[in-house]
Amino acid sequence: MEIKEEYITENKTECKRAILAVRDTLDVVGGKWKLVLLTILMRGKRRFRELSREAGISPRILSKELQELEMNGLISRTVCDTKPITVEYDVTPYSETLHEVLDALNRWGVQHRHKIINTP
Amino acid sequence: MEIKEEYITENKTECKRAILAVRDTLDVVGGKWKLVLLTILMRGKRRFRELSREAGISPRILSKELQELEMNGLISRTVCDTKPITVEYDVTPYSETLHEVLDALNRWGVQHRHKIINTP
DNA sequence: GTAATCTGTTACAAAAAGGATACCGATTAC
DNA sequence: GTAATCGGTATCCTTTTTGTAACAGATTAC
Repeated sequence: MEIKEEYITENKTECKRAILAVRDTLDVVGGKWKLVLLTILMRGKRRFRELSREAGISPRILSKELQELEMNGLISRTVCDTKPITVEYDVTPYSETLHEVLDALNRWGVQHRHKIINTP
Repeated sequence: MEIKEEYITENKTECKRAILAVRDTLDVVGGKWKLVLLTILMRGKRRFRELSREAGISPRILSKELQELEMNGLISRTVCDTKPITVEYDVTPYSETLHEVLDALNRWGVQHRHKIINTP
């Protein structure tokens, strides 16, 4: 039971640092939709209606989520000069930094579903 | 512009699979607190009040979150025969599978904060 | 002319999530 | 005897999030 005080302190600040970082991430991509939208866009650019259908999200919410993602530099919005006008959303170079996060979430979800199904 | 139909279809089902997986994960560890709580517990077991203080979470919410995490096998709850009784919460072997997710979130948060600070 | 497409916005309602505070019974420290 | 500790619940309330439906203005297809 001999634990040096400095170790404890060190551990506590490291813990605080980790909490802060996780919170920061959640502030940007937390909530019900952002990570799902990024998951879709990672697999190719989409138009507004396409995203709405594919994610099953109402236009009002979708609009808000996309704006927030764009403000954080995680997606790009391009108005195409078609008739009628279409708007393309796509990932950005910066959102590539989220690959690790998205992949981890994806893998865990797959793994968890398997586990649930195989443990009655 | 020659894209084989089968590729598109393949891409779509892969995308659906990914959406499902990410949603599954979010159903289990989504929300404001669960990932933060796991971040803390990954760094050592805590008691109820400790968690409450460290995360800055009110007892009502904390109690609910802990129950949900326990139901999903992600944390353990141990009543200790002390006076007064204390309860220890800890990670489980299964929650180790979330290491990848938590690490990715942690790293991204650190990276993002740096980016924000260095881009005025 | 009618219906359907596109990207959003607006107004309103509902639900979910989260927070504040007091309190329980048992115990310890002063 | 007073205050503080422990884990947790109960009550009430506020905030956030989400959904629904209608609509805009412009164009195309029939």
